[in-house]
Amino acid sequence: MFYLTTAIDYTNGAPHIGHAYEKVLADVIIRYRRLRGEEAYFLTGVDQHGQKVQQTAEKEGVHPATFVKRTTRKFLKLWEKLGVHYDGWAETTDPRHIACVQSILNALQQSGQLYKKTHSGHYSVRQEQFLQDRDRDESGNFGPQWGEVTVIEEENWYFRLSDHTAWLKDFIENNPDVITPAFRKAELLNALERSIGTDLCISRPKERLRWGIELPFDSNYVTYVWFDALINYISFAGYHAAPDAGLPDFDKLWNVGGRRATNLIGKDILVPAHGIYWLCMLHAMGFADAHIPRLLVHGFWNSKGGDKLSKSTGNIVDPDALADTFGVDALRYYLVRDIVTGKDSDFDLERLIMLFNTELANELGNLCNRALNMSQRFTAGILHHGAPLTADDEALQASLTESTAAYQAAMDECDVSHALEAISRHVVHCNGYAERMKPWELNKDPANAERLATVLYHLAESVAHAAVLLSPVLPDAAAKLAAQLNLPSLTTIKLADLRWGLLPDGHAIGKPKPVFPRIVVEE
RNA sequence: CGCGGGAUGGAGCAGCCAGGUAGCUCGUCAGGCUCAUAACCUGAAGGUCGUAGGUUCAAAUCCUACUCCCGCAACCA
Repeated sequence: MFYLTTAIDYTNGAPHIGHAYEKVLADVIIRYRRLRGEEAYFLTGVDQHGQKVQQTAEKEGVHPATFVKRTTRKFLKLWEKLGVHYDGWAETTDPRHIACVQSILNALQQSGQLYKKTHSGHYSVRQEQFLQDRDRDESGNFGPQWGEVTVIEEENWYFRLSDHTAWLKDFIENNPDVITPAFRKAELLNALERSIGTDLCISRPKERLRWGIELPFDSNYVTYVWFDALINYISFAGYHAAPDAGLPDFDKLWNVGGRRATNLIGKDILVPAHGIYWLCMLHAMGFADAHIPRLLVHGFWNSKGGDKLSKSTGNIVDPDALADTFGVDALRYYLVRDIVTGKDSDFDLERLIMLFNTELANELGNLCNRALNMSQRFTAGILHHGAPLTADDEALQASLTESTAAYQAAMDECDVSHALEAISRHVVHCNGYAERMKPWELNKDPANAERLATVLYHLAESVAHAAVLLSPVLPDAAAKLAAQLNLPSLTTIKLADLRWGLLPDGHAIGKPKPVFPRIVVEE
C-alpha cells in the first residue's frame, strides 16, 4: 500500500498556485503508483481551525463554521476542476477527527507527556499574539504595527518535546530515506540541535481562541494547531476510529508491507512543524521507528522576480483562472514539468504556453496526428505489424526502451520533470524517424506496402506507449489518445504490461483530431 | 562567525551525491520536407560551468577561502 498525504490547506483564503502545485503533484504520484499496479490511497483536505479563521470570520460577521464551509468549497471545486482525485478528504472540524485528537491528547496526558506551565512575555493586544525578540525593530522596540504591547502571564499546556529530540536526532541520522530530498536533512538536524531542551506549547486559553478543539481534560483551553492539523494524517487514516466511522482501516493503510506512509509537504513546514514536532508527536504516541512516515519535501513556485507568491505581494496567480484560460492539461503539465521536485522555480506564463505548444502540441500531438492521418490515407486505417525490421526500426524501439526505463527511474523518485523529458525524447526520435522513412514517399509505389505498414506501425505504437506514460500527468489527454487509437484498454494497462505490440496486427485505428490544440496568444 | 539553497552559451534550466570529450528547451541564422495542429527534420553560431587556490593522469562535478543572490531563523498556516 502506498499511502500519500498532502499538507492540509488553511481555509483563511482562496487557493493559490502553491496549493494547486502540491495537490497536482500528489495526484500525479498517486496515479503513477497505480500505473505501477500498486494499491494506493491519497488523503488531502483542509485545516479549518485557528485564530486567523476566527478573526476573518468575525470581520465578515459570520460564524467561523459558516466561513470555513464557504472557503472549503473553493478548494473542493478547484480539485475537481484540476482532476485531483483523492480517496480521503480531511476536514479538521469533522467530529471523527475531533474524537481522534481528544483520544490522543487523553492518552498523552495519562502517560505524563503533557503538563501545565506559566509563560510570561510581551503580548500584542491588536494582533492577539505573543511577540518575540525578532519582532523588535532596530531600536529594540516593538513597532506601531503591533499596537499596544503589554507584558502578561499566561498558563498553557505543554508537550514534552524535549523527551524525544535525542531519539529524533538518532532516527534521522540512521534513516536517511526518511527526508527527501536529502539536502533538506542538514537543515533539519541543525534546527533540531537548537530545539533541544525546549518543550512545545500546545494550547490556547479560550479567551484568546475559541475556534478549535477543546482539551478533553481542561475545558478552559483548545488545542493549538500542532495536535489538531498534523493529526489529520492519522485520524483520517482510521487511527483510534470506531469501526462504523466510515474511515479506512488504519492497519491496512499505515506502513503496510514495510513501506512508510508519505507526507508530501512544502519546504516551509518541514522545520519545525513536520520534521520535529510531528515526528516527535508520533514517537510519543508509541509509533515504532519503522512506522514513522517519510517526508517528501517540495519547493515553491516563485513569481518571476523571485518574490514569494502571496496575497501580500500582489503577485497571486489564480490557478482557477489559469485553468480556464489555458486549459487543465497545460496547467497540470506546466506545474510538474518546469520544476525539479524539491527545488524552487519561477512561475512564468510564457513558459507555460511554450511548453504546452512545443512538447505537447507540436511534438506529441503532431506525432499522433500525422501517424493516424497517414494510416487513414495510406492503409485505410488498418495497422499491420509488418516486417522485416531495419536498423532504423530497431533504433526506434531501443529509444522507446531507453525512454521508458528513464521515465520509470525518474518517477520512482517523484522526479516528474525528468520523467516527462524522457517521454519527449522518444517523441522527438519518432518525428525524426518519420522524416527519414518518408512514408508519404513509400506510399507512391505499391511495392513498398509492407515497408510502409511497418513504419506506420512504429509511429502508432509509439503514440500508444507515450499515452500510457503520460497518463499520470494528463489522464484526460491520455484517454483521448487511446480513443483515437481505438484502444480504450490503454487506460487500464499497467506499467509492467508495456511491451512492443500493444496494437494488434490488423487493428483499425480511429480518426485523428488534435488532442492538444496550440495556445495562440493574441497581442 | 546562525542555518540552508543558488551562481552553467541571449533567456530558463539539467548535469554535481557515485570525477573522464559541457547537455536540454526557447531564441537567432542557414537549409530540407510536405503526412501533419504554419506543425516536422537537418546543420550552424554562441559557454575558459561566480572568483581564487588545492587534490587528481583527469574537476562543472571532490576540498578550502572569498563574492553576489534567495529563503528560513522555532510555538510564525
